[in-house]
Amino acid sequence: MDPAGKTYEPTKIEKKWYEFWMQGGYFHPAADEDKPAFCMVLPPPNVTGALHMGHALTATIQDSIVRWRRMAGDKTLWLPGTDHAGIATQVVVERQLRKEGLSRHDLGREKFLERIWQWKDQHGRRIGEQHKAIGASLDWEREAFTMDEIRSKSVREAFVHLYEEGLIYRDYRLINWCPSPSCMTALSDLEVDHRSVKGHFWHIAYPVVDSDETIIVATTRPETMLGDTAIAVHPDDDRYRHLVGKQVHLPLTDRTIPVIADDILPDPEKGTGAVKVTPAHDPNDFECGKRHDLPQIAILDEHAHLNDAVPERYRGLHVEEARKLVVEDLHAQGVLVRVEEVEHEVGHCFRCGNIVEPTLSKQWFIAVESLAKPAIEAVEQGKTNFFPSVWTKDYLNWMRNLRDWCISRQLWWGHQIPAWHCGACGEVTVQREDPTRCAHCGSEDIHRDVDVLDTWFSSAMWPFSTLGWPEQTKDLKAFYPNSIMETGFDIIKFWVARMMMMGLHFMGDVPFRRVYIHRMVVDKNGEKMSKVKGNVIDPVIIIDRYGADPLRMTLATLAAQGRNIRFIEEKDESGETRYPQVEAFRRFGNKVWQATVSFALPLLKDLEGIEALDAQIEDGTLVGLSDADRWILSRLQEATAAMNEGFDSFRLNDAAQAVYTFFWRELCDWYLEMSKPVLYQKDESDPGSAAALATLRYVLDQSLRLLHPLMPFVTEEIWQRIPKGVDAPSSIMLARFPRYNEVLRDVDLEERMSRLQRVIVAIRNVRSENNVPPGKPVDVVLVAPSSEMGDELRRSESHLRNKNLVRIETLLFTERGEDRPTGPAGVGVVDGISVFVPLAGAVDLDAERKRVAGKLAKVAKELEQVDAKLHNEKFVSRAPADVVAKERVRLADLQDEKSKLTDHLSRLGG
RNA sequence: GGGCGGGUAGCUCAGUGGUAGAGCAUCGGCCUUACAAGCCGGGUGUCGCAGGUUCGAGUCCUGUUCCGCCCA
Repeated sequence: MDPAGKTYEPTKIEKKWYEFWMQGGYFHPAADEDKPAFCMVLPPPNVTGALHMGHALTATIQDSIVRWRRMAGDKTLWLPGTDHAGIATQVVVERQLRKEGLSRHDLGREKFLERIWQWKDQHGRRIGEQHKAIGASLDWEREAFTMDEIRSKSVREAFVHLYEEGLIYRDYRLINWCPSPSCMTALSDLEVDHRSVKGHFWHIAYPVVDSDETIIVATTRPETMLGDTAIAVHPDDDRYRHLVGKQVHLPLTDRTIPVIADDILPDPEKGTGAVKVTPAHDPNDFECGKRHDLPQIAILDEHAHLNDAVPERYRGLHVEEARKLVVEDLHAQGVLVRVEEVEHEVGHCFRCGNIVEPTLSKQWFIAVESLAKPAIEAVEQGKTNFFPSVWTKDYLNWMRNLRDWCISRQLWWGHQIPAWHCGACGEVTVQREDPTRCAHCGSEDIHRDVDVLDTWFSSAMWPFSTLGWPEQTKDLKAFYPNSIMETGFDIIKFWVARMMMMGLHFMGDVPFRRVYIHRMVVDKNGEKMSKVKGNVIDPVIIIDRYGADPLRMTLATLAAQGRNIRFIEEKDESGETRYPQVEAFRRFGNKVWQATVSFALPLLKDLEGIEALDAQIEDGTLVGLSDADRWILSRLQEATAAMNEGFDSFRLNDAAQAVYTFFWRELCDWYLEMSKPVLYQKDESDPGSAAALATLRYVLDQSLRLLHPLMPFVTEEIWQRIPKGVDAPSSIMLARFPRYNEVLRDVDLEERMSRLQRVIVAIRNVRSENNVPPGKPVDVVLVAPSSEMGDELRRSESHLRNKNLVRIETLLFTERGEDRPTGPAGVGVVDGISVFVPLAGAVDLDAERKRVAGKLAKVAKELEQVDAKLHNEKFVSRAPADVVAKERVRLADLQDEKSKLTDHLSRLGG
């Protein structure tokens, strides 16, 4: 770093501190410490992925809250980990293999898994490094992976347990099948993305057997007619009542199918009111088929090619090709009566984007009903609360309409299902230890189920598997339930809901007390960031350029409870990419740096007896405090309260705003400038000087602590440099987070100081509007409306004479209106105080008249409104007394200001 | 089709029935020895639209429009 410490260079100071924190073991709480526990587990990212802006937001929010709790004195655990991400990871490695001209089948399961582990070991560290760059205070000693030994044991235990309870079963039913070569697996309902696509409604006439009539049905998937096993009409539909029970010819085949009456599937209001029923390829048809005991004719193989159940002409065709041919043939036969263009929703695989085929298949399921019930009740009863609460409804709505969860995947990468099928008796053996023989018939002819579990099965246990479950570890006792689950809304169903079910089932208590749902990071057009769109912003690029601290502040500021965060990337004239939102906070970092390192440090370096001084400040006994000192200490209390409140209520934007405004707008803009004379004087015998130095040190120390959860690096760097008491901890992250101190709050003083500041601003305003050069002193006459107010102003004389605040030549305090300057002057009014700035010769009369007239117009308009309000009988009688009283005061103030401005204006010749 | 969120300054966003705010941008003035990544000062609004409730609505209610998301 620049030894002079002149500029703030985040990239130079950030690196070393993370290492320092790790060395100190500050992220690693002991489970048996006697303190309140605070625990959050990091929603595990995909192990071989890279962090994007959404992760950066997650890390920022979580780390800020965690650092806050840690400083507040909790036994704080933030537990990192990664997810093996079954499909995603397997697909990536298979793609690698393909480049070598190999498939996973060429390698075989064992070798293939070796390759994936290699891949994981190579790429699995990236996320950790990114988290470190962001400053995430994660306990790496407790890092978990969904497929490590402990977590594998958790998964095995959970599976066997649920199986023994009859909550896991294997059945032949309609599931979502992704036929793309990269997936070829079943998916849960959640893993299907419904996207709107342009397609057609083909209206097909099915001839009724032994009749001239036809029944017309419409479909977006005409090829599935080859698997039709009925036509359904509504029982109350008069158009078709006479046909129920009859048979129709299924075009293109030699089959006939019945017309059935079903009161759920067909909607008489829609289309023709008659629908084709394909139980093996549509979830609604499947249900209908079960109601009527219809045959299920599966017509697709696992690659989505038509199988032998269809007429020879169509066999082997891919579903898309089959559709074309079927449409052609229907047309040729004259049964295609109409084609309509429509937009309709089609299920796509959430990983590969291929069209998902609802397919009959034998898979493992979890019966969710009994698991969902307590998870619903827990939220209804407020055992777990969502923030913002709007997500409660989403959660409940989804939980109340759950279908059984298909948990088997036809992949190799994952937890292989611990079930052994017997070749002799056909029974299944499921147990905690690998069996050598069938538990039913004793045969040794058993083979393990080849499928693996849905990745989300292991994520569902994350809040307790990370703590060592099923072992009853100290961690589990200390940190379950977790305090908070913090994540994005897109993950409520994948994680939160399932964690609730598993947590309640296995631990008998909710997995976390509060669920904070943050916003989604989108680009400047409000679009979701995705690799496909190419609008992804890598947080590390921002960190390399601006530092992690400014990025964190940016994200925290935008993290309020809304829906999206627009992260702006733009190009300036020179074509350089800029991130204006982040730049604002880099400037803030510099401000903090300058105020402390460059300005305050040299003044504070000889300060002694800090512990005693701090103690005296905190209990209000320090002698020699000036109004300015007491004012900044009072303002610090409000900032402190706002930050604690902001963190506690997940309003990080409020917290960030509070510390930003306090530090820059109050501490730097006013306090430092007010204190410069006494600070520069450095007279050790002057209690005022000593008190100012002590206050400065104290306030900076406290401010850095307030800021630390949001900007950990720069605050640590600076905090290490400022003089501290001998009992100070080794890192700011161990320092006590400030608490609101009533003793230091002085609301009256704040009001007086605010008045003084507004008087000063009024003077500056007149100067600026009249183009008085900043260096040139002016004369000022302050006419107070009362002797009290006059005395108040006189007591502030030193500030009015402080050239850092405003340059004044001669200053006259008076309560007598006739003392006002006779010549041309700029004017302002503050709380009844008339502020005159005589500007002999220099005053631009026209400009000043215009300015005062403008002000007067504004005041007059406001006065009119207030007056009207107070003349409104209903307002006076119905509004709360304090509101009316406030308006009365305001009326008087405005009247006073109006008369003064009118008077001034007339003296200006206006 | 059902549900949800949003529309506030040029931009990104706060806003808790009682005087509409911040940052950025912009305009004017300053190389005032912590900071030009800065300082001082200024302007900036049919709070999407139309009704309603209320003494009083950006805020609550109804309708409507546009944008986005989720579910079927």
